Amino acid sequence: MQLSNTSKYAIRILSYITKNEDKKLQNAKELSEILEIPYKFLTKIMTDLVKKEFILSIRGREGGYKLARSASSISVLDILNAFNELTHYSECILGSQTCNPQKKCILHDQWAKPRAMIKQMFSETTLEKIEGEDFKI
Amino acid sequence: MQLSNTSKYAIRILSYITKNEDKKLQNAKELSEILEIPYKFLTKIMTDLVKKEFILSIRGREGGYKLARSASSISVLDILNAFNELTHYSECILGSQTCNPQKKCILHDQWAKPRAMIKQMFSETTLEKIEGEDFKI
DNA sequence: TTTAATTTCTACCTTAAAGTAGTATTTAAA
DNA sequence: TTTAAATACTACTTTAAGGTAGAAATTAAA
Repeated sequence: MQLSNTSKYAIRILSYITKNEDKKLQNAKELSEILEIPYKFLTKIMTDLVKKEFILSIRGREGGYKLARSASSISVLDILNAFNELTHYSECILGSQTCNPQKKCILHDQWAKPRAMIKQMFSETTLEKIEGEDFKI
Repeated sequence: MQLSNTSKYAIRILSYITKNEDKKLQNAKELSEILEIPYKFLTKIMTDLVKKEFILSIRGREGGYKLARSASSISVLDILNAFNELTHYSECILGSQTCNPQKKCILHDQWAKPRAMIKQMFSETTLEKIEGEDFKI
């Protein structure tokens, strides 16, 4: 009942880049040190974020990363979706793919409300919203 | 963002046993077939459930399993706790152990309400409550 | 008392996520 | 034009969860 490390890192990376967008490009070495994410793992995630068009990368000397689109257009839901972590919120918590109103899993009804609440929270929480808040790295 | 298979199986096993408590003992072979849980994996979980005192086992021929205590005294929260899956609900969703009101993680405030709701749901949902409901195996 | 049906124990195998290593590629500065 | 600083690619290792195998221990029935 946790997000994958990859998703958690992705959220933290994008939040940090949003918060420091006015500054120059961010590079992998600094991001890795500041966010305490293993360098090689971070660069792997960065190329994913580039492919999924959250991030623009500029290669070569003086290169780095910046947001590919506006912070208001990227929600946590979008990020989780990109890393295939969202199926879980459409599914029941007991994870039976075949779970439906006719054949309910044990926690079907109990899970409905929390699930909806989580999904809404994820979709309402954009990078822009996060930017305005006070959070640690 | 899912429960572990072990926890999910444990919940389903205990629910099934509760629902069929009036009948004779349940044995591993039948449980495995009915609940579609690999036999060897199920027996491993059963010995855990015995050690954690949710289940009484009777060994030898004609042996099997039954609840060790009343269905009303066992909540989903208790089960998850026994399999160490509950730390996640005390923690933040970004999983920083050091996350606290002074040093909030990015989703600290957003996660507070859903987390509380989930925890309450788990603690209110006892095997007895489940028993009264109509669910598939 | 033997046998068959059961749980339990110990050890192993498989898989996916997490993380690491090395090298190739790109590009601006020197 | 060379070099250094950066991203990107390919392939590997590690770890923990999930799952499997075989045999030991227990006990009631035959």
